[in-house]
Parts: sequence; structure tokens; C-alpha cells
Amino acid sequence: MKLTLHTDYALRTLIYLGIHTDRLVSIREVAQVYGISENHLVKIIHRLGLGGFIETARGRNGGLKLARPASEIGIGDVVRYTEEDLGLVTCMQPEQAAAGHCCILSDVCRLRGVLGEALASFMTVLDHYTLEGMITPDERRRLGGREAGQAGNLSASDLKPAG
Amino acid sequence: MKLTLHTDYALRTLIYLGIHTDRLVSIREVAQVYGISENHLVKIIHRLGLGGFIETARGRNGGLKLARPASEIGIGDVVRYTEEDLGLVTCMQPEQAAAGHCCILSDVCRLRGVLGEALASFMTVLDHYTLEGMITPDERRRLGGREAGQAGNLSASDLKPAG
DNA sequence: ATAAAAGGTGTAGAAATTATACATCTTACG
DNA sequence: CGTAAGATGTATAATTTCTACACCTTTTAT
Repeated sequence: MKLTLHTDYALRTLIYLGIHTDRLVSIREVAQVYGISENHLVKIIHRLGLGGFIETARGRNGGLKLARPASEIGIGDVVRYTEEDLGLVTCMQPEQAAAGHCCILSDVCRLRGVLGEALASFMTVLDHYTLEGMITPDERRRLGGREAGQAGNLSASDLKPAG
Repeated sequence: MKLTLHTDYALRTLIYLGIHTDRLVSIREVAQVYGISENHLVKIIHRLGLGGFIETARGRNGGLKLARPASEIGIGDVVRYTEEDLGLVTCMQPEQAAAGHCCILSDVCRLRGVLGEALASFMTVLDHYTLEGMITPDERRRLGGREAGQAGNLSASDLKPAG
């Protein structure tokens, strides 16, 4: 059991945006800072936009920013949204649950209830935290003074031109 | 985020064994009842044996049984054992955590702590239940009177001979 | 108006994980 | 000894996840 990189990246992107609320941040910047695939990040960020977590601006000087203050973005909400498949066992997959015939244990299967309860508990913990809580002074220091290679070993002008 | 089929099957097998405590159950029987691959189940069951959850007996009239009463087998323990990889994000993978340099968020990353707490909460819920709690009278009725095709649509003698 | 910068979208393929099948060995019982 | 049942290892198939590439759309600066 683990969260997908999808969720991992989404959370990190949000944290980064939460630190840089004074300006728009480009996808490329986020990808470079964390050393992850820009192409992959594009899709994750797009989804975050659809989900209303961030606002995007196209065109020159465009970029990303949080749609709401970090204090109003719940970690649980992000995970719930990013992690599409929260059915823990085959019993809980929508198709099967809908059809009513999951495993032979069927609807009297307590397993489903217990796992569901555990999952709810998991989410409840996450719901107690907001993005703001993820941003410590230490991190702000680490990722905050970035402009010219504080965060990584690259300067803003090092970004490859286009092709 | 979801548990592997591995865990799913392991739990179901244990439930089945918990219902049939009066005799040894063969792997083939479990596989047929749930309609899952016998070959796959073999390995899962082997691991359950290594983990001390069940006892196996080889040879003619061999089979499986719970190593302890169902009331002493915690669901959390089973999941913890079966689900090897409980690191929720790359931050938490042992290799990386050990090396101390996970993501650039590094050790001041609160994310890790929060996800860890959520996971602990998840497991705590599971720890409140034992295998015994998973076995309801309904299920016992459903899987209990099996001998000749109550559970599936097969009789004990329908099991394919060998090759 | 045009060019450049940045996000949006779709597809294809690589890599990793998970599940299944097959073959063979070991053990226990009769 | 022969058979039934678990133990083990390997190989293949299926699925999921990740990456790369190509091209489109929108916005802004000149």
C-alpha cells in the first residue's frame, strides 16, 4: 500500500507554491527544483487546476499559484482528489460493489467495513492538516530563497531554451 | 492507494480457515471456493506459514489450519506482514530515509510525519479487530456448509485430478 | 500582427509491479 | 514404493506507472 508518485508530486508542488505566494511559478521551475519529469508534472498540475487547488495562467509571464490560501487547503482533500483509487480490496472496487457480488464473502463480509473504517481514520488524520501546516520555517528557508540556485544547483537562466 | 491482491487473498484465506477449524483445508479448496489462481495462492499461503499465521501439513491428508485461535490473530498484524511496502511516499522508502536525503524537502519535511501519523491511525483501527471479528454467522452459513458445492457450484470430487 | 512563452492535450513506449502458469522437488502417509 | 499435498523456482502475461515526444491553444510583449 502506497500513494502514487502522482500524489507525492502534487503535494510537493502545492508546498512549493505555498512558499512562493508572491509570484507565479512555472511548471519548469517546480520540475527542476525537485528533479522530476516536467512532462509528467504537466499532467499532475493540470489536474490540480481542474480540481480547483491551483490557478494557472498561460502565456508569457504565466505560471501557477494556489487558488486559495495554504491554510484553506486540506491535505486530505488533496490526497482524496489525487488518489483516484481508494478501494483497498477488490471488494471495494466500485464496479464490483455496485454489482453487489464482490467476493464470495459478499455483502456480509466484515472485511470491507473494517478496511473502510481504517481508511476513514487515515483520511481523518490528513483532514486535520492543511497545506500551511506543511510549511515550516526551515523549508521556507530551504526552498524560499531560490532565485539563483539556492534550491538546486541551477540558476534561473540555466533552463534550457526550448528545444 | 490500495492493498495488493496478495493481502486480499491472505485475509480471505484466513477467514476461510477460521470457519473450518475442525479439519485441514487444502490450498486447492480455498482457491476453488474463491475462484482465484491456485498457483498464486500457493505462494501467499506459504508466506502466511512463514509468518506463523497458519500451520501447514504436507502429504496425503495434509492441509492448512490456523496456527492460533481466530481471536488471537489481529487483522493489523496480517496486513502489516503481507503488505511489505508501507512507505507511502518516496520520502518514506527505507533506502532513501536511511540515506537521509529523500526529496529536497529533506528531513524538515512535515509531510512525512503527517503521512506516517495517518498510516499509524490506519493500522490502529485494524489492530482493534481480530480474525474472529470477521467471521459472522452469515458467513459461516455461507461458507461453512460447503462439502458439496454450497459455497461454489462444484462438488469436492470435481476437483481436477492432477494434470 | 506576429513571435515567444507558457500551459493543454494526446499518444506512444519504457519500466516496474503484479498476477498467472508451469515444472520440479520434498515430505508424509498408506 | 506410490500417491497426495505442500514448497520452491522460473518464466510469461497483464497491468500500472512513468517518461518522452509532438503538437495545439492561450496570453503577452513588441
